[in-house]
Amino acid sequence: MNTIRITKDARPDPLFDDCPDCGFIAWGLCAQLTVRESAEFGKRIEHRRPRKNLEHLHRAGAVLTSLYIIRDGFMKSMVDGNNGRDQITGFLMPGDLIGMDAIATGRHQCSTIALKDSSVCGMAFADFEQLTRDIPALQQHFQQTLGCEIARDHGMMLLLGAMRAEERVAAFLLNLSRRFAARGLPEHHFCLPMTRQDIGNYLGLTLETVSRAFSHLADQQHIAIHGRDVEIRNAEALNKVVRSNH
Amino acid sequence: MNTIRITKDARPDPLFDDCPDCGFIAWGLCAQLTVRESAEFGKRIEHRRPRKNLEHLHRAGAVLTSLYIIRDGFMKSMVDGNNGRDQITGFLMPGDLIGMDAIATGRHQCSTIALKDSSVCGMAFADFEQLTRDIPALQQHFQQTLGCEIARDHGMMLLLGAMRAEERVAAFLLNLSRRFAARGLPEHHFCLPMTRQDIGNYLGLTLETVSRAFSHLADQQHIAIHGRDVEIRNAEALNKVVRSNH
DNA sequence: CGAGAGATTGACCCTCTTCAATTTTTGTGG
DNA sequence: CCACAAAAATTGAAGAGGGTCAATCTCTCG
Repeated sequence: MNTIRITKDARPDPLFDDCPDCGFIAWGLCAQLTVRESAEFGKRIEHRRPRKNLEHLHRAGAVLTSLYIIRDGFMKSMVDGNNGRDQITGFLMPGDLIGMDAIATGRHQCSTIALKDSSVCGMAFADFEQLTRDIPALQQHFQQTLGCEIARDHGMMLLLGAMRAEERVAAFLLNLSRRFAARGLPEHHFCLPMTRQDIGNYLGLTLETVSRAFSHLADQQHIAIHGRDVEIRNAEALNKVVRSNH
Repeated sequence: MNTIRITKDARPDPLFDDCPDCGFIAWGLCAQLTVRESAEFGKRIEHRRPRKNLEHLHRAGAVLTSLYIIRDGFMKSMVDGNNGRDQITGFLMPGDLIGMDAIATGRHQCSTIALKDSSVCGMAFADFEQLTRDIPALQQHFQQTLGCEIARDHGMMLLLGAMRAEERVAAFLLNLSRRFAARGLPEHHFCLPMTRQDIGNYLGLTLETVSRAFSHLADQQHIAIHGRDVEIRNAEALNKVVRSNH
């Protein structure tokens, strides 16, 4: 789930002078590097690569050249079901590491696309690999990040395999909310950066079903929605929707 | 997908004298270790731990103590949806690494249960971690294995999110077939070690739907099924079922 | 050989999809 | 800044895919 807390207060590190809110530096800090290691790591980061809305960060099948962490913005990753069918595998927000789908083969399994104008920081994968070999703490943190992705995917399999439409939508909103909270952003009132179509694709539903689920949750006063603005009015009730069968 | 080819011919390594078909040794060989490293790795393996049918290898929530690789038998891993609902996240066969769900937190997210009498080889996670720090090739191979799991999970999300019942069942059979083939086992005629209920849970379907899908695929002569014996009569046709929408 | 779990098949029903019409929002150029 | 077109979202009605319930059959395995 790659939840990395980035708050302005908790960032006395001079490394951030270069690029405030840099997710890569924050990620490195999580790895508990020494000052020396941290400097070595920081040197290799390529900061502030901007991406326009709808621009590809990478395409499925492409060789893995760099790992990225979103600095600002929002993206989606999708696998291609080689018959026009595709499946969004995740929505990515600031602090999330991008590129783990390519570790297995060296080629990306997913395409990753910006859902609005965004910026990312990156590191050449060759550099990254060398650093993980040289710095055990970094290696361990990277393995942990991969492990988090595996755990997240298993949760997603539970959602897709065992939940009803409204439960999926409620779980989706709560998940977004928690991730916003972990970044110090408002957790009860936020803007959905993706279309209903995207949400539906991600949750294994049609866009109409997503829309109806939103409307129904709003009828029950659990949320309020106006277009892409969401307010979570009763998180506990949403939790109940997720947990109680039918 | 952890496909590790283990054939009797391709195993001149004296390491195997101790435990023929040991998946851990095979996994270590894939990592391209030096003779010295390989010996160090081999020393830490705990061979041939038997598991009775339905016995837990580990339970969700338990602390990660060892990683395991199935030597012989078949298992299933399942996450618990804390309201009686659960979701099988994978079926595991000889050569598959078990325990990656716990890398993130140090505690297992899944329970893993033997589907028939099985045996596994294991390694204490503390030993394993130390070895990955000392042996870069092992570290890289482990990261690759984690990456494979992520790629597999994304494929599963595509299946659960975008495929119809019969497509899922066809994809399931083809996947099993390929994995058997990768192990040098018959790929067109094998036995399903799990119940229809398990298959349905894994694929996000009911057991009745799985049964009907099998019957329908058999009607079309794509497969033959008698209970748990499956014969794949026309793999190409099955592929078409998976790929062509509806 | 018998009991109980597992599998198959049928009938009905419900959730979600599909199709369609309308409204709202977004984005672009005059 | 407004106007217009295009995209996105909402809502309704009808239909289908798959779930649910139930009866029967078939395998294990003790």
